[in-house]
Amino acid sequence: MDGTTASSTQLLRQINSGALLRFALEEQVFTAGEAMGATGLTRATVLGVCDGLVDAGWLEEVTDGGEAGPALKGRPARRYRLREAAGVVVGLDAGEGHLTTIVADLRGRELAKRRQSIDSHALGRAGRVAGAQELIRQALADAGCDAADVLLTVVGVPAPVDADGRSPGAGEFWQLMNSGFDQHLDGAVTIENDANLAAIAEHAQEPSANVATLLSGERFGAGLIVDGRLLRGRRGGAGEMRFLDILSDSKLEPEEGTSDGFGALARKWARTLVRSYGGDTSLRRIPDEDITAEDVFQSAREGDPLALDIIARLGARLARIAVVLSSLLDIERVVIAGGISRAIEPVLERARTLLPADSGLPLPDLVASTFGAEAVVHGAIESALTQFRREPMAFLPRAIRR
Amino acid sequence: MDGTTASSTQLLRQINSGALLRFALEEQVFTAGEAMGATGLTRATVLGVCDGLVDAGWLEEVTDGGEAGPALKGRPARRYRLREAAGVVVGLDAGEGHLTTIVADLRGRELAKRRQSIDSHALGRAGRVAGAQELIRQALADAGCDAADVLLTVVGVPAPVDADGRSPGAGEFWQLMNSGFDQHLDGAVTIENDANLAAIAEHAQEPSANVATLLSGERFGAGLIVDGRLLRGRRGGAGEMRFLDILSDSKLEPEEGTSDGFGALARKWARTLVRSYGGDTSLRRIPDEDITAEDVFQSAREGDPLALDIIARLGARLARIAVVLSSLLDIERVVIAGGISRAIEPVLERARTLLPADSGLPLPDLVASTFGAEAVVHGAIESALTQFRREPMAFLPRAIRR
DNA sequence: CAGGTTTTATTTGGATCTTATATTTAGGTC
DNA sequence: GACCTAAATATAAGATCCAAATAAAACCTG
Repeated sequence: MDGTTASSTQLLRQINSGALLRFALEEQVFTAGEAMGATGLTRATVLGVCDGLVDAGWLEEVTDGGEAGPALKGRPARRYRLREAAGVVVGLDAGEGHLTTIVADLRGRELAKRRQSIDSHALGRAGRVAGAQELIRQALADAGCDAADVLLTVVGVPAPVDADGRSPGAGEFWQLMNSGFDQHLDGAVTIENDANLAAIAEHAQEPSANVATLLSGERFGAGLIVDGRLLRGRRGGAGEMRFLDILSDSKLEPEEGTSDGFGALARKWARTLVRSYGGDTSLRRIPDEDITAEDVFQSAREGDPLALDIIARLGARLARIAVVLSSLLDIERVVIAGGISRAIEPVLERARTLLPADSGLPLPDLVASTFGAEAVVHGAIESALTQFRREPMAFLPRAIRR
Repeated sequence: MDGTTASSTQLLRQINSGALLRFALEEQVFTAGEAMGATGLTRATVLGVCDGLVDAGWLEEVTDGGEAGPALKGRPARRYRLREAAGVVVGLDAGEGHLTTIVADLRGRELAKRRQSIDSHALGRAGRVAGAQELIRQALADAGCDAADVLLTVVGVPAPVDADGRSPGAGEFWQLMNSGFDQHLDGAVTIENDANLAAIAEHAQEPSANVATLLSGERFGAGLIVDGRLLRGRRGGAGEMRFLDILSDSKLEPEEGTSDGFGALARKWARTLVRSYGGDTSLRRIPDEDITAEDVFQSAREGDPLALDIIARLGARLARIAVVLSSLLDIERVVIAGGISRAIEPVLERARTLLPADSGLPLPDLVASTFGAEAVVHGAIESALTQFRREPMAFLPRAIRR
């Protein structure tokens, strides 16, 4: 049962154990009979597999008479349930300016959450890793467990990430963000692009085989799910949006600022336009260099014409993105995620009016994420759970404490 | 061994049989010892599985002493090989103006090929199906086999195709092209978009996990392979290129002619521009309505300025496509397929000069397909082989003739 | 040509696992 | 308490795989 070189005879047991464990993840308590229905195996086999899973530490038998079902006749069934102490998963959003971590049990229930601001550029790679280690340690303590309980950790970083967890060597920034967490966190560690994790979170909440999730606060990144699968690209570059400015200006050279998210754009445009704008605008009361995206959205809510103009520009930009994604990838739904998602509704409304209604083909829904700033870390948890569910037997449960 | 409801104990045998059969597909003849190395099973097990496969009709034992290897000592090994008579696969390119079919053995060797022009609009759906049936019948006869030998048939149609083989109901044209072949062809039938099949063909010839294949003669379609997998989209719409004209004109309404391929564009642009063009051009010697794409490419080879201008426009269009695909999907290679691929090199050269050299990120290679007009039908064969290789035991070999 | 060597096929026994059938068990019901 | 029920157990049988021993078929050697 060492997992690495399972002889061919043990393969079947592995498969059956995995199927049963997946079933256990969906049920609170279950009997052999229920598992028979779910797995198609015989009672004898199910009980044998359950015994093995109890021995391994994945399941525990429920002994307290407790609440047996309503109409129970016959010999009472043995009941099993997932052993809560088998382990937990950890999700970490390792952003540029903050760290957020969630510890969750194997069913995805949140056990603890911690958030902390950081200055990545002052800390450097090692400092980011150390900060994450400490934050996770605290969250694990909050949840009443420790590092040995962690079966796997998923980390989201604001950089393209290839299938091996590495970022392209070109960008200094990317190397700083993808700080080498995999060597220093607990359990199996997976590094993933933050927008991709946000996409996974949205996909889990509202399953739809073709969704694009735009993580669009300060920087711009998109997580693309097509045919139910996340797109990555060889260097992890799938979901980059550089083409936007390239195409619209009818030239092929990328521009500066092309990776700015809606938040950054709102701020920059406001600071630039507030000078040349002819009419009256409440934004002028704020010193140029202090205008934030939030100011713009707030002014727009109050009907300020310049702010509304900026909203309209953002809406046009979003509409262009939506049309390209819908046309090229048959995307059905575009989700705006990240902290900005709470204020983005006016931009969505504007964009919807710009989508061509008569093109014959269905248009994508434009919606705001309900996760707020926590989309990435929730996606990390979801990604961890998905990995675990796919191959639960690839992990080892925390040994039974005596 | 009926395959449908294999009891759990038989699952392992299924798996091992499949692995062994896959191995047999790659070897001409093989011994148990070789199969042991490939599958990791014991000699006794391998021989047992081989016996089963011989009984089922997948393998046959090689008995003629023949050419045993060079230095052979010891007891001669029993040798097996794939039973050629077990079956064939059929690929069909069901285009708008022609049908092309290839019959291939399970190793992918071409046994017969037939091509025929058709008038789809005169024939209608039923006529297209009947034409395909007859053409395949002839090709099967050429190959010395009949309908009962066909394990599966893959059909490429110029329409979006969803995972169930259906095309969106909106377009009359699409319904005509996707003519309902699945009910009337032999073996298991898969319907697929033609550009997707071309992409599969290119992917098989030059494996690269991220390729876009543009099937770009009369109509425009792209097959996208990202992370080694074909993108489809819920309605099969992945790979549509409507966004091109939408974006470049800074408006969101699609235009007429936006689905034209390079061939159609060359012809249309030539017919329009030949009138307004100021200079001298050899295209003017041809009556407007008779100019073909081939005339344009021919004139360009002779240095005609108008033709060269059209080539440059096509090159710019291709460069824009390449930049978008590279940026959004991390595509590494863009292949131009279809009949036009033989003449497309000047356009590729032009496009390469337009790609931004200093964008920091790698740029996609632009290459012409080597399949010419047969990319789709070769992709159909390749797709059939891939399906077969994935789950060979899901098919039944043609019974042994007595 | 007898015997040795080498390589493989075949046989045999043991272990594991699934299935099917029969038996036992723990409760409820009349 | 007799009876019923549904589930757990026990038992037997079949299938599969592996490991080791045995047998066979070719070649090589002297």
